[in-house]
Amino acid sequence: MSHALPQEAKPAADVARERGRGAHKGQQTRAAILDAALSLASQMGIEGLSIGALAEVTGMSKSGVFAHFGSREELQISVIREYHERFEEEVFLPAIRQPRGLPRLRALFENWVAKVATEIDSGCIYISGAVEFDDRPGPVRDALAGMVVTWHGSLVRAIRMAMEMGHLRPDTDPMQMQFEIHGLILALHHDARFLRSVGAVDRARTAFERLIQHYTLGTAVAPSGPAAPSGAAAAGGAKAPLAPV
Amino acid sequence: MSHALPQEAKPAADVARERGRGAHKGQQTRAAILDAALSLASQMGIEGLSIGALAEVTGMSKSGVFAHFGSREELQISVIREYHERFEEEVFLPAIRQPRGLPRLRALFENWVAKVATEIDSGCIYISGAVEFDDRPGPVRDALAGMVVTWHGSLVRAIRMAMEMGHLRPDTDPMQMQFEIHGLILALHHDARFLRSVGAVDRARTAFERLIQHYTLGTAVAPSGPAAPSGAAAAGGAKAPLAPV
DNA sequence: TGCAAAATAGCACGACCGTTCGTTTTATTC
DNA sequence: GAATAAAACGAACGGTCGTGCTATTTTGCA
Repeated sequence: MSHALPQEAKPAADVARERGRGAHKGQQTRAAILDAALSLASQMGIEGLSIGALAEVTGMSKSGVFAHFGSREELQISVIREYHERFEEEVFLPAIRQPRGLPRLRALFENWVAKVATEIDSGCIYISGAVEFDDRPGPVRDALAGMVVTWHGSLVRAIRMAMEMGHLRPDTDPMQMQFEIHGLILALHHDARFLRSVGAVDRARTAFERLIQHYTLGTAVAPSGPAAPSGAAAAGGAKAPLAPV
Repeated sequence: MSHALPQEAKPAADVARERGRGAHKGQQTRAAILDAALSLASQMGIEGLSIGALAEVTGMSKSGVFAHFGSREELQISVIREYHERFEEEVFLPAIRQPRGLPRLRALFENWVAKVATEIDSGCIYISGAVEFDDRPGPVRDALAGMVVTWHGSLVRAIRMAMEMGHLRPDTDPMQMQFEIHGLILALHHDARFLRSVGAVDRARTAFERLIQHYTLGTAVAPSGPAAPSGAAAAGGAKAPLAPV
């Protein structure tokens, strides 16, 4: 269920063409609405989605738009699903064609950065949605959280793979590494989009290289002795960075 | 014609006590409203602030609340200013009492983490506001951005100080380091608040230590820099500040 | 204690929201 | 072609929103 969810085709085979030419009229306009909704949600947030505005953009009536989703909430969830699909296509799938290990992990990060960088005028729904719904339980939050968790899981899996192939230090904590990578993306999004800082992309890439360097070479102290706090403990009171998995 | 203000000369010198006991009634309730507004904005976002809800919480009428600010926008800006003051009091001021250099930088980070961690049920307005207003120009965005930039500037200054005192590698890029620290906070906020992940605080601290380690010890790359990080970089932490350069 | 001024309440307006419902237009099938 | 189903429309409802008025109460000071 990680990628490319294949829904079993139960009616005639023409269900496959969900979107685009040849689809029944309804699906077409639904796709068009969803497309407009996606760019609207990117700018105004998922909570900022309004059926009225959507109707105006698509040139149809409010009730016409409404009928395609049945409720505003369903519209929001549909938008999230749509974003998830596009995210997979732009970030995940191209990277998975890279050889396992570090190359694939690098590709994942680079595609991610590229998406955030191109989205500089539209915004990442994962990120904005996380802020909008961190205190708002319900189906929308659940859908969003599920997809974010799925994506994070893919990242962690790529990190584990890189470890198994010997591309990363064996004492790497995959969740920890994922946390730090995610932080870079969030900082990039913040600086590039909110502060309109120009150097953010470079900074994210630089930090990522530094991060990779650490998780491959290890720190400058004790070569690789597992749980050898001798030198590493110099870094203050906190526990040694070598975490038992 | 915007709002009727007393344009008389300032009354007695009691203008100084802006808030709290002894202040004129207006300032008191204004402070109370602001307090409620802050917690409301933390949960619903700055855009989610509504005068009606605020009136209900404070037990007064909509127009009564409204009169204190003159417009919703002014209310939002006031809330941001209030948050900024509290942020300074909780994060910045306690840290500035630490000795310059690494101890102070560590305190800044630790206080920041602590604030985000305690805010787990209310949310950081800097972070949520950045997402809400990254595509919404106007006075509110400007106010918010100004304060975020101010805070980032303080961080960068602390990093520079640590460099000057020899606590950090002389080739440290302060803005780069600030970018990475900020990323840790953002990831912490995301995981703790949206995903309700329990280990996020530890992960942020771990990553910070790793970061400090890098910027003190240096990595395995050929340094070629004249400054010798070897001995000075014992980086003992808060208790043993190094000799000033 | 009295009185001006400040603070708050009450009410109404217009705008936008999501949603419902009955009707009309458009597309598909026989 | 007619018959039928899907799609889109248009008007309306109940609701909340911010805001502008005018009254009324409360406060602080002479």
